[in-house]
Amino acid sequence: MFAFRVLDRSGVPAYLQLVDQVRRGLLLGHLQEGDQLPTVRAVAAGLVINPNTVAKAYRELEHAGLAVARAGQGTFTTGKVEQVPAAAYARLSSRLRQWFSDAQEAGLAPEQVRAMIDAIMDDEQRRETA
Amino acid sequence: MFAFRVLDRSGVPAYLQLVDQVRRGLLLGHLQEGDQLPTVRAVAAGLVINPNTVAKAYRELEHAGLAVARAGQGTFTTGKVEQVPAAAYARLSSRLRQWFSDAQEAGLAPEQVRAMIDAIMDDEQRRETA
Amino acid sequence: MFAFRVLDRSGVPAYLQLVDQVRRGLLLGHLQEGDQLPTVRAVAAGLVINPNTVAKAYRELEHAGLAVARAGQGTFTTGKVEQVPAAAYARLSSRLRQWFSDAQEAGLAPEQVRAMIDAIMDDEQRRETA
Amino acid sequence: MFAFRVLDRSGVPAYLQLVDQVRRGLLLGHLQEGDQLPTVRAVAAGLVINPNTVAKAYRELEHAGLAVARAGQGTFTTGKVEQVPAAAYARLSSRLRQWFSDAQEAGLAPEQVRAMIDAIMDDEQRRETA
DNA sequence: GTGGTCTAGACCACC
DNA sequence: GTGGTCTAGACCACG
Repeated sequence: MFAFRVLDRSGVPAYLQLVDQVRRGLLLGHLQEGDQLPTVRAVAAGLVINPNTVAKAYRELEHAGLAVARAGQGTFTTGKVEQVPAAAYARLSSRLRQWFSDAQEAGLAPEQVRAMIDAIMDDEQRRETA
Repeated sequence: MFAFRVLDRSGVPAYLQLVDQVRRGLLLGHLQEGDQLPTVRAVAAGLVINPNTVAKAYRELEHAGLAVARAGQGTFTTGKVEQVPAAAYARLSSRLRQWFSDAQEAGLAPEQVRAMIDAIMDDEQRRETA
Repeated sequence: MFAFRVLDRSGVPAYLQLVDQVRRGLLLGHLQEGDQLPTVRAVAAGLVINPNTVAKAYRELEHAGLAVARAGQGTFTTGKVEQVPAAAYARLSSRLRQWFSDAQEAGLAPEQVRAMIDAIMDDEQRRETA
Repeated sequence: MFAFRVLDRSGVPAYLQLVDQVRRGLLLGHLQEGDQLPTVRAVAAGLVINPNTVAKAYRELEHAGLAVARAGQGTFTTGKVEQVPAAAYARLSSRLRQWFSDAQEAGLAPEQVRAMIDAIMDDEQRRETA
């Protein structure tokens, strides 16, 4: 099935984290069109959060056209997302993992790694906007 | 000086974004001990947000020991953060930028790039936790 | 300002009734772009329903692009709706009211009036679909 | 026979839509006392909904005294409803259809037509209540 | 004061 | 069993 996580630290609302994880799963091909998402109750129990929070995330996915809920049956993804081509994904993913392990070997703390990533993504985003 | 940004979409509270940006600046050496942060008013005007929000961010920074406010003078950083060594930073940064431009050349949308990064950071974090 | 109602009988969820009333207000020109909607708390107090229910309606309006919420300020409409031209509105509205009063004079109970309306709207909708 | 419809968008529970359609048929004389309703299975198959849902609607109709189920034979209406007199019905119905076609000619979208109807019915109901 | 998030728990509609 | 609606009430972010 599909495994969710919720990180309490980040300041990002839990329901948005769930939404992002599904969107990411679709973008990267880990989720395919028509796949069933875990039931609201299952996610709530697994992450020890309130079912309403999960339901809110699923509703948000419906609004975004990424999932449909069918009462009595469950919630299912719809593949309205352009997936990363598998070849590019494999290649880039492997290089990125390499980068991470190099950073770790260089003695960077996770916090420092994250800072570098964030800084560069910020730059990239500024470039797009400009 | 130091330039702040606030992204409305992300779900991260504005004041936390400001805090993170200062922390990141310190971690990466873009901010040095004793540097002056822009005034509350200047940030508020520049980002079109409420001065209270900026003030809250600066208060958090003080609380975290990353900055001190001197009445009538402004807010100044304190270097209580382990900076990434310049050499490692330069090397890793350049490789990461290379990775980004390759991803872009491979035709990945910004959204897809972000998804890959997030997915892999998620994995790394799981690894640490485990 | 703008006045909401909630009809308990209809079986339509309260939050959807609120959404429909705003949409209708925009369609008919009773609400203009940029008008402030009553605050969540005001609506909740006025209709004696839970603030969360009102918030849900307002969020739905945001998803539909019909309103935007600004924390600390309120919720405001956006005019992304094609309004009925005032002239046509006036003419048709008056004739329809005439029809209603004729139906009433003919001795039709409200329930019967509603049945006729529903039946004919059903027919129209079938015609569109076909 | 009698044809049911279910509109998924409206927010009205499917089983209530079925109940209302029978009630309306009786009010307008489209259904006469003793007429047989389509079998649960036929309705379920035709509308692609669960037979339980149809059964629930028929149960409600029995409860409201509008139909009776005869084991092994089917469900039949009972005429316990005050029908709209045929003359008034014909006259009002034709005028209302005229109004609809005028609205359409005036360029109103179905959504706008519905908005006008709803707004005026709302007003009427307020008047009754007042 | 505004809207937003989350919890806890009840009840309903649908399969 | 599934998802959906609503309530009550706490706490947070923003102006």
